[in-house]
Amino acid sequence: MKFESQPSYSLGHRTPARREAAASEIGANVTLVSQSALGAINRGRVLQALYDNGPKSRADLARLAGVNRTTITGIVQPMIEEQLLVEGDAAPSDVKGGKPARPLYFNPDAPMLGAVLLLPGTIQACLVALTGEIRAVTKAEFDPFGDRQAFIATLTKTLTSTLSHAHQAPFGIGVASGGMIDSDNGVILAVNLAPVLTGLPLVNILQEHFSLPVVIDHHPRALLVGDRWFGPGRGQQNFAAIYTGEVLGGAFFIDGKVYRGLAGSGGELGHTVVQIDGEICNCGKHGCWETVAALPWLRKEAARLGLPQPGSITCARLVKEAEDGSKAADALLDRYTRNVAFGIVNLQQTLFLNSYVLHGDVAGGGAKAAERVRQHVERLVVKRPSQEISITVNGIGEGHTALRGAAGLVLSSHLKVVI
Amino acid sequence: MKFESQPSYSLGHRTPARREAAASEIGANVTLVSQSALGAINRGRVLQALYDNGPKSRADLARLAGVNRTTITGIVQPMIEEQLLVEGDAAPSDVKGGKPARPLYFNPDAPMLGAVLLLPGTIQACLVALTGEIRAVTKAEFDPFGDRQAFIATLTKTLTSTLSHAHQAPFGIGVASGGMIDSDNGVILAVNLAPVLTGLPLVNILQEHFSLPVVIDHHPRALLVGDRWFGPGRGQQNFAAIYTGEVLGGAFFIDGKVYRGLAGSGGELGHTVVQIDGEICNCGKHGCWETVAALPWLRKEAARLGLPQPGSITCARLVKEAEDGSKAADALLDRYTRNVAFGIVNLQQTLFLNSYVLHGDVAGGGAKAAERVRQHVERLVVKRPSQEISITVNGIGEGHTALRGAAGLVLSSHLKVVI
DNA sequence: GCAGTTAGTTTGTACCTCGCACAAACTTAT
DNA sequence: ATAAGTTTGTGCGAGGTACAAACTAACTGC
Repeated sequence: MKFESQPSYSLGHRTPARREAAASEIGANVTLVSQSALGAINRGRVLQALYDNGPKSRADLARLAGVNRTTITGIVQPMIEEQLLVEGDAAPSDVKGGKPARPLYFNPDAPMLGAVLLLPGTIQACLVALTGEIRAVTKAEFDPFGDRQAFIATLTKTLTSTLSHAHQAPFGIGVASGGMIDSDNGVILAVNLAPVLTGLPLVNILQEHFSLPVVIDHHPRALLVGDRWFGPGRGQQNFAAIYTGEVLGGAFFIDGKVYRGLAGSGGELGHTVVQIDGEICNCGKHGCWETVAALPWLRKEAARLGLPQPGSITCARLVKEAEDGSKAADALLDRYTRNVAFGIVNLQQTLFLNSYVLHGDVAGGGAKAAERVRQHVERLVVKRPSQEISITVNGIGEGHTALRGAAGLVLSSHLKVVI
Repeated sequence: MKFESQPSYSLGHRTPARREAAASEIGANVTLVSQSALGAINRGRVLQALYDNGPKSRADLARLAGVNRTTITGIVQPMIEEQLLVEGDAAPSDVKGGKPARPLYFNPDAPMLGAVLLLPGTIQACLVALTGEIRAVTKAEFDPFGDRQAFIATLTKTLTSTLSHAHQAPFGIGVASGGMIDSDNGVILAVNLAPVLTGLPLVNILQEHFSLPVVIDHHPRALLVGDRWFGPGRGQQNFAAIYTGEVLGGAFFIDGKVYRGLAGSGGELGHTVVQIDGEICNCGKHGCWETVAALPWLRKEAARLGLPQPGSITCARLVKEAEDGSKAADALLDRYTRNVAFGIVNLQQTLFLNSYVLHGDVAGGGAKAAERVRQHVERLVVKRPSQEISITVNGIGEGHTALRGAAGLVLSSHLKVVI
């Protein structure tokens, strides 16, 4: 399946950044900002403001950004003509009177975004509208230890089926995957639990097959973007997404942008050391955070303490059993959330993001579990004056956040807010 | 002492950013970039390129930044007229011939920067030229537990003496201080070892006294800026400065800018946990990195192992004794550098900066100590393909790096590369 | 019906980068 | 010595962007 007609107005990404290429060829570490880049930046920021604040009138946007109303008109008008944005019904005017404002927001019928969530054994694909709406979810399974060609066939088939629901060519495809990802080169470096994915140049494969822009990033980063887009991180400039489950991971939103180290590294929190010479970890080192705050630890402890069905213990069950009066469950929940807290404490001492969104197993324990974690963090951190630490769970639901985040990856790679 | 004539060309900071103020008043989280801001940004980047690469011709700068030569001329000409930059002698032309290039660099006679280093009990002040040269160093002492007015008098007297060596009004004064600093509001929040400084609104005091722009930040951040300016971090886009000594701290240069959390927080690495329920720390928590990698730990272990003069043990001495054949010193050095490595490992797993500059006690151990730390880090980190970790010491010398960094703080607060 | 208020647009201006053309200065080949 | 080729640095006009002032549109309240 090939999409022919690329929308001429690809989300503020008008001209390919040939200057960047030229500059990077000679290894320049400095790039000046050109006028046209300035336009793209400001277009991106206006869209960002719309995501952060919901539908807003031109005048509101101007006030929000501290710029002239005419500037906003200039930025917004072409996007309305391209049918990326739409004017809503006139809002009732203020108490003081005046011409009623016409709120602007994303056109639900604008091209959508393709999203793929790749976890060991399962594929999920869907379309995401610019309004955040999720459509045409398709699921499939694959053998994590199987044949590479078979996997690629399954993936393209699933994605083709999903994309066929779109009326027009999507802006691009975003992929979120477990494991270690090189997002710069679009390659899956390694997934311990799904060797078939190891070394897969997925971006090239999908780009060729669908003739669409494709971006890939690792799972926690997709969760982060999903949180930022329509979740608890909405409008925030600094926060982290933390994933707990069979493994631990994290991703950071720093000063208004997603943190990505070289080749898309960063956030491999599972293997930070919290116990020098502690238990051995999957990675071969000792005392990683993952050895005391992931599900394998929880199962082992549940078994040791004689809790019922330790093999299928989760934070959610632990919260429930503790509420039902089990002292043992309560005690274990306390130790579990404390161990989870240590990783967050170390992150807090390092970056002081002050805001953390939990995903995965601990998030399954809901607000109760999050509050326990928060209390441990508060106790364990060196507080600065008037500093509030917020720890929340994303109520939207794991899969949807990751898929939306995968879609958001495409957006953020196009609205280069970074300069 | 009051300086009257502010240079009209304050390092690319032409107009006060009144828009930012307007936008922040209504709590906007989005700011559009204006034309004049763009000019300031690009001016800043050209200066940055000069710092990173040394004297360069207009044509070289244009190539480095990937822009037109005429653009560089437009940026650079006013700065030459303001005598901020000077044209050097014509360089011999290339093998292929052509008009010889005229390298540009900072005018040694341009206004300088005032710098202050404030550590418990001691004050150091100096002038720093835009070329990095340090002049008119003045030192003084103060009673860490003494009277606040007395301290302020000593500080202003010292600084006045230093500043009197300048021919013209400096661009501003940068202060680096130990302890916890609120750099947004210019207040020293707390210094455990010097209570007289606690709660001191130093920026206001100095600004009023000298009528100059004043910035303050904590010690590791000054080291970072010093490293970046003329040290091992020169030209780098991502690295961290790590300070070890009586306490531990760090600061990060991320994606080409100094990382500062809310109110100048961030980098309080000493109190990240590396040993859950480990030894108790000064901060009241258990198992902080500081409990196993700072000088108190080293002294305690040296005493326990019966090393000579454990009370004055340092990394430098340990390296020397190990070289002289002491097995005990060698073993302790290995444990010490390993413990130091754990903090760096955790930082590496979190941000993947790949490059670390050591300061303080471990830096006193020179390249040998750094190499030991590097080997431990290599062993303890989960490596990504083709990832090199560099750990260096700054050979320029502690005090000078911090002073130069303090001066650099003024520069970087004026060449707002951040958008 | 009119004053007051707010939203959005039109018009002209200022600023910035870019591409082109050109003079200046130097090397190499004849 | 002269000509050709190369590189540096500078005017000049074009194109794009944000801004300010002035205007129209639409609504409220008296």
